[in-house]
Amino acid sequence: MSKDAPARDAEATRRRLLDAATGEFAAYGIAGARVDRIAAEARSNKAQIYHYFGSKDGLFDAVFDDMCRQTVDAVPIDPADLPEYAGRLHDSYVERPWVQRLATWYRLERAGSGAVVPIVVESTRAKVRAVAEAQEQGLLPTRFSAAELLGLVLHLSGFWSGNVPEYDEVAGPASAARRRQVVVESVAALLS
Amino acid sequence: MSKDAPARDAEATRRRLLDAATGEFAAYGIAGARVDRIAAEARSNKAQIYHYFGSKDGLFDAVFDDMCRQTVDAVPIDPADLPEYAGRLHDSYVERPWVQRLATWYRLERAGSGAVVPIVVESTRAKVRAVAEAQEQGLLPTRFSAAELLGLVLHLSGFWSGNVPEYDEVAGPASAARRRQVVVESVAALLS
DNA sequence: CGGTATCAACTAACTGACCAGTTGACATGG
DNA sequence: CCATGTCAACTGGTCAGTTAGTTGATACCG
Repeated sequence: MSKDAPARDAEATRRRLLDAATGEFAAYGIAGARVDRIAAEARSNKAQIYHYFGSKDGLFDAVFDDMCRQTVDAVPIDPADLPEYAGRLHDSYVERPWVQRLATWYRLERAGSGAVVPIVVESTRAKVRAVAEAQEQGLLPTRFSAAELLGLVLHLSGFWSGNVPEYDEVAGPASAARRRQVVVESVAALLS
Repeated sequence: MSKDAPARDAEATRRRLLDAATGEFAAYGIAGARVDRIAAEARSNKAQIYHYFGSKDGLFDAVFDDMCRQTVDAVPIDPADLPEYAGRLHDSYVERPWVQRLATWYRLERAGSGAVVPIVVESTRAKVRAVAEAQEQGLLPTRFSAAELLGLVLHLSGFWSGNVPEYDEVAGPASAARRRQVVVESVAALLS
């Protein structure tokens, strides 16, 4: 049993810190996150954070990279059925709402740093290639370039995650099924 | 000449503070913005900020409200030509990039406060009405509700303002004209 | 096997910088 | 001379990052 739950388990502590930090950064962003809250939430201690991750920024990088790894392959692309692909992406955003928030904080607070996450670049490149091949086979229209088409699909998938409260106020509540349908149908319309 | 440039002009000072704060909040968000930087940039000082706006949050509210007033009527909706409307919205985002950033910070950092900006709600309501009327006249498809359609158009208008750096890296540079065309054509496709 | 040396994991308390917000004195125009 | 606009200096609290020390598991030795 010693392997299952050692009283002092570095890997488990690291994991708890990462999970707590994910919630904190998703909620408050980099500038708004509090290192003390993360340590408390993880039932650990600030010094551990600096031991494992070096700095607050280093912790965010680790959180973001971790999230990317979990996300990148979670929803494999299906170039032959982009509407359904968008629907599944939408589902994944509903299921894991912090993903979109982290990505948005990243874009706002890390813009211009020039640093990119290689795993995301690589996976995006692969998806563009897949779309380009489908275009060559006549499965997809060529009115948009492969990169443009992929970008539009990804953007539309996040339609319901990126609205200001004022819009929700006016639009009123929509059922989960209807929201998904809007995403699927709008992508389908793009491909006409 | 006393009216043109009085040595002590409360209104002008207020304006400088508002403009400086707009840049600061757009760049760093609410938590990241520094009141001292705003005061320095406005060639004023902190006490003025607290005199005119009460608090940092009050200053953000004033900035956001000010931006909304300037934006809401800047691009009037044309329900008979939504693609071109989206194109003009896109143009306005290119011209005034801080608008999208402020809106995003607002969404992330003020979510759940329940407070909404009345002027935005009202203008959105009017736009939904305009779209609904155009649908009744058969000018627009009814596959999406008026609110959904408006939401999709607004969302697509911001396509090029909301991408993570990794996407730009993969997609490579696109000309300003092409970017606009993608927005216009994607909205046109929605209406087919 | 019992004692102990060693090291990684862990912790509480501290520090120094920074920052939102305040104060009270001074300037200037009417 | 007073209303109002302006400002430098101050304050109290907060927060990222550090330090010095404790705990517990394991390896090593007599």
